[in-house]
Amino acid sequence: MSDPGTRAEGKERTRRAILDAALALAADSNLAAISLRQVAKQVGVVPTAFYRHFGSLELLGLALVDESFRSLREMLLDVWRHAPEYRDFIDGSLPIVAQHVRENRSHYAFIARERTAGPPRVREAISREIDLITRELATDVARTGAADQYSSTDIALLADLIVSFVVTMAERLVEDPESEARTLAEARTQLRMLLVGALNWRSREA
Amino acid sequence: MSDPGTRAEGKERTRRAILDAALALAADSNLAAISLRQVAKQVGVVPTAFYRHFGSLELLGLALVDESFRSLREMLLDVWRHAPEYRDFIDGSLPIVAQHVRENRSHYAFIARERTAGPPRVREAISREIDLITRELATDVARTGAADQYSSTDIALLADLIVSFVVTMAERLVEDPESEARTLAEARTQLRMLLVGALNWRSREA
DNA sequence: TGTACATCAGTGAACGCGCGTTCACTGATGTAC
DNA sequence: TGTACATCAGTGAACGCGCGTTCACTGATGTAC
Repeated sequence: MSDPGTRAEGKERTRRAILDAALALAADSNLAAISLRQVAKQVGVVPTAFYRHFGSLELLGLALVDESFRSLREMLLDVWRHAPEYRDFIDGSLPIVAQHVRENRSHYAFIARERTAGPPRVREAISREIDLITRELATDVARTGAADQYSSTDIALLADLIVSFVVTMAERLVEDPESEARTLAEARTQLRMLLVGALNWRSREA
Repeated sequence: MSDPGTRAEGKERTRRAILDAALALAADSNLAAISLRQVAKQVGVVPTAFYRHFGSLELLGLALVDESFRSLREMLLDVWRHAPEYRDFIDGSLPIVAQHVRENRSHYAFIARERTAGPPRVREAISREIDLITRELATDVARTGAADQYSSTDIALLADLIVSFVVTMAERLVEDPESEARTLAEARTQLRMLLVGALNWRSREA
């Protein structure tokens, strides 16, 4: 349509259309259940054109993991930017998470689904990304000094607990967008329960 | 083989074989990606024989949800039986959960996968079962009196937090059975962090 | 600026294959008498 | 106990369809001169 542009631009546009089509089609079931031909049909190209862009559906899946976590990392930058103080952490962060999930629903839905049900390589790529984020959160928590009574092992476990909880919350926002307000309100209370634990717990008491 | 038994027994045996075959085949990807013909081939019957037992793969999926949660409920009975006291809760329960996951890996793997990636009706059935369990845990927590300072709304949120955490832990045990010991040790510490929060939090302080 | 050639995104025909579902069937098990 | 009939789990052929992948191709875009 409109301006075809250069050959490179045209190719990039088709690539985007393929990624979007796969995201949309997988939303109704999952990556392993969709076909190259369905994707091509949705994009409006002949099936063989797919191979100009991706060697297989699995490689397309890995590209989607990349892309999804790129948008997730933008969200995290937003979170640190808006809520650098420990005391603002919960109320500052949750609405930002909710907004990003709302605006990038298909990416978060993709991660939620393929994290447990994707092809093995896709699952591995996702779990590697989540581990990375957990480790970053751990160093951030350590830096704020809010958990000085913790050993570094236990800071890592706390970070993992928080990330796991936020993953669960994001899954719920994706699954049931209408209940966003309630999900957020409940998550806010639950995160407080959890972090009161963080404040009262001592590494060597267990 | 061996004893064919009555016609009803033979039918039941085939039904079991179909359930087991579907569980095994879905383990490599997921329910939406397997075919009726693959299942029939694995069982050793002709594809059309499938229809004597299930009207569709989706109905088979719902039967697997039933069956998986029946084994999960057995686990919960074990948990309450062995650790009725609040103080024993963590150390009493975690090994039981781990043992059940080990012995019924395919059921837990099925739930973990289809919970987020299954056909809509399967997802709904799973989330209904998990809600039910969460509500049961809430009444149990209320009964022990360990959370007397909580409003009933907040007891429900605490139960949800615990169930979500245990679901995450079970997913990890399923995904990486070799690391069971480490996963358990970490979960033990994290559950303590979380429950110290429960002991120190007051419903109206937030 | 104009021409000749190279590149390469997308085409279209063709392939063999596994899919879900239909249908009429077989023959062992079960039941009524 | 023996016989005649009913049930029904599993069979096997057949159907039209969508699948991934191959291949030789077209024709617009890009480049070298």
